Amino acid sequence: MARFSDEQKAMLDEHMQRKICEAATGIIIESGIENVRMDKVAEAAGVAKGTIYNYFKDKNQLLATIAKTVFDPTFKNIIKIADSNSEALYKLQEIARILLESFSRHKKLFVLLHEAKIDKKPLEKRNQLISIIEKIIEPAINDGQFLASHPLVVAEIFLGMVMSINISKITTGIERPAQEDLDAVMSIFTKGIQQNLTEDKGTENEN
Amino acid sequence: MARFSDEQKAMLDEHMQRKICEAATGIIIESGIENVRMDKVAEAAGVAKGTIYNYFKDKNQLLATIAKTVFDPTFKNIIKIADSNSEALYKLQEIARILLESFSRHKKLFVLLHEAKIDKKPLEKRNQLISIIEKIIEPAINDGQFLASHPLVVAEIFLGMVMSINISKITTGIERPAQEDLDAVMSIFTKGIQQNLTEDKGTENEN
Amino acid sequence: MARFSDEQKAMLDEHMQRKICEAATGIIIESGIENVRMDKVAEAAGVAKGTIYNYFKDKNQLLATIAKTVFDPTFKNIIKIADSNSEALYKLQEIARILLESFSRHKKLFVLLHEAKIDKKPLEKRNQLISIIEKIIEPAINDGQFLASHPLVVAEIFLGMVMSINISKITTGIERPAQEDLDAVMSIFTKGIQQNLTEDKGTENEN
Amino acid sequence: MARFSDEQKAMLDEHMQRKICEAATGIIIESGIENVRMDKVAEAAGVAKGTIYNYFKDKNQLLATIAKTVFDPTFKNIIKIADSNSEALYKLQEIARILLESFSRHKKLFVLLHEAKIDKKPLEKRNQLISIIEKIIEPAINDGQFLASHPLVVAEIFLGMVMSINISKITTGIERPAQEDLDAVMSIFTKGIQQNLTEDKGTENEN
DNA sequence: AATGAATGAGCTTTCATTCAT
DNA sequence: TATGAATGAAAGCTCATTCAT
Repeated sequence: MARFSDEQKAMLDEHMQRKICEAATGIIIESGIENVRMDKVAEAAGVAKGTIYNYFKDKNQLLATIAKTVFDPTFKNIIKIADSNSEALYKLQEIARILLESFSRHKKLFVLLHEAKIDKKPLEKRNQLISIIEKIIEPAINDGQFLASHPLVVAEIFLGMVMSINISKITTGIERPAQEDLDAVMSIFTKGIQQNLTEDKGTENEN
Repeated sequence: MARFSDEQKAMLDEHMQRKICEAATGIIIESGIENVRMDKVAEAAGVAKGTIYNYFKDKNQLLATIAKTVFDPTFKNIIKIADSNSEALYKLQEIARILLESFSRHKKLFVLLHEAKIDKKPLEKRNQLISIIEKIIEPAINDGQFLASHPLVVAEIFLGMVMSINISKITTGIERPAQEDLDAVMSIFTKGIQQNLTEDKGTENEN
Repeated sequence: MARFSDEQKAMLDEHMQRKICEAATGIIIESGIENVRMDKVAEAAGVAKGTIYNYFKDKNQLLATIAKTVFDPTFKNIIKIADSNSEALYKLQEIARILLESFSRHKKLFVLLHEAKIDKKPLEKRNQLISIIEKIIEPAINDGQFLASHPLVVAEIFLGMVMSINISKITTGIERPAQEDLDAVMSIFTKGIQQNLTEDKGTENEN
Repeated sequence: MARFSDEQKAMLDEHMQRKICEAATGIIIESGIENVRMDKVAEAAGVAKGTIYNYFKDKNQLLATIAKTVFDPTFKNIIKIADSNSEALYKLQEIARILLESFSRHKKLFVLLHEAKIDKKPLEKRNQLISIIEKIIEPAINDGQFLASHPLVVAEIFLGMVMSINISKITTGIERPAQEDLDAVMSIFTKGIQQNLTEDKGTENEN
């Protein structure tokens, strides 16, 4: 009965999933995540409404899959950086670069999904990021390289700096080179977080 | 003929408005702003659906009123600070304090509304804040007090730092003293944004 | 307990009824019968919504009372004419005059109500009129004065001529002297209904 | 892939549209156009509420479609007559015939819709008719064939004669042959409107 | 008797999901 | 497996009517 091998079937399945996700993605970017309608997705994907349900349990799963598609490569890169041997500031710089460039690549989508409630879990992706960043910051604080007491708070601050720029880009529509934004963030964060190198000339600050 | 004086009537009106707003607020906090249903609000407020419409033109106005209630005092304080004669860093510190304390008072609500689409205007409140902060930063950059080229970007970064902490508090549920968060933000921002006063002493930092 | 005599009470009642009816009438004329809202009526009458229900069982009864108010004097006059000893054509002319002038006086109201469904009885007033007119026409046909076979049909035709002019005046807004309209109707009807006085001169028209 | 050809689909669509229109028509006839409720239409059509919206954009479009169905053929015929080369009286007679027969076919519906507010335009169809008739009458007046000064008024009178008969048929329920009604109308109108053929024998009546 | 806040049935419309073909 | 017509639960909002004061 099976006209296709399992392999072929899997490929077809993947192809359909991608087609549908791309259609939905276009709609998210154009109209916002709250304006995604299943019939519009079907129309944009060139399939029937019912077909979507052969590949996704429901609308929630479709959106979750898109979020995964957008975030997975970004997260993979971020985790690779986080797991590398580089020093904390470099890691953070590269993470910031990835986040700012992810936005450039995915436009609105990245930010829209970043705080979206996927599968009833709001801010899920955000929390994962915070956690990764926290783990970079913690040893740097312990080393005395970073001057701060709560790694979590610094992680929040750092992610906030980066994502805030992304959020603003949506509304303002201003196109700035990602490098410029990166420089601005890293300049403030680097100087802001480090032990004040000149202070150690005999002072006992911050006691 | 009227059983109640205008004064009494006004008080009753205000009481009902507050009752309905509080019911809606509870739902926003519990389920997010996009899950507010007029019948649920009515139920939570212990009134009939129609009663809500005696006090609010429509759903939009109800949500806008809540947003106003939350933001108006906060914004009034922020603008007062912004318009004062203090120096830039002090103004920013006070704004950050207000934002962090507003969150403590309004919990989730403040953040949920912060980026909400009120009256079809997404991110409206956020953009107002950015604009106020930008106007504080711009002269400080021109003075040479702040080391940066784009006041808008710095404003985005600053607001991001502060609000990110607020957002995190929602999911983590961790209760930290606002002062601690404020210190963390201001420490990083202050050192990070200022002309590096020690740099001219011939040190070789930043290598 | 009664502070007013029954007489006084009756007068007050009547006064209130009139006040409310007039308010409703104004709204009918301005916005059409389907846009009458009880709260607007109350507001226009300067009373509370509940007060209306002390004088009228419900909205239906209010509208029915207005219809009565508008039609009763008109109908009284029409019936007086119908019951007089004048000849048929004169009676019809006077009825047409009354109907056209009623419109001039009541504007839209007359026509709006003319075909309105009052108390679930659509076209009630219209049918009463038809009946009156029919009774004028019937003897004139029997006399040989009018050339026609069905008095009912002629009555319908006659009323149609007159009311159509009224209906048109609503939409066009053209203000013509009632007399002019009356002349037009009566000229056509008179010549049209009468035994062709010239026919007996041996012509063979209408073959 | 499609189970049905476009042709078959079109037929099914048409069938559903007709089914829904007929359900709505029944309700209009029974309860009047202002009592049409979408859920009642759905129930009468034996479909779900949502199904109606697969075939009609909204309630307005449903009613407009019904009106179109009723009036389009009738108006097409009327316009054909109006545009023909026949003489005015013949044109008017044929228009009257069409209107009387349309009623026979559509019963109440024709009259109910005739003065209905379709798409917020009250009396739209009536005004179109008046306009067509006026254009027939005007040249006949200018020719001296018709004795009257205002073609609009005569048009109103003529349409009133015809439609009044239709309206009456609704309430009385009497079934008369359309021809009989037509004869009655045309006899009165023809004699009533024409130059008094005997007048030219030197009399100066009507001064 | 007058009030007008409260009511809630009722209305139109939307849209994720199902299921017969 | 693909289809898309049918579904019907929800949602926002209206407004005649009631009733405690």
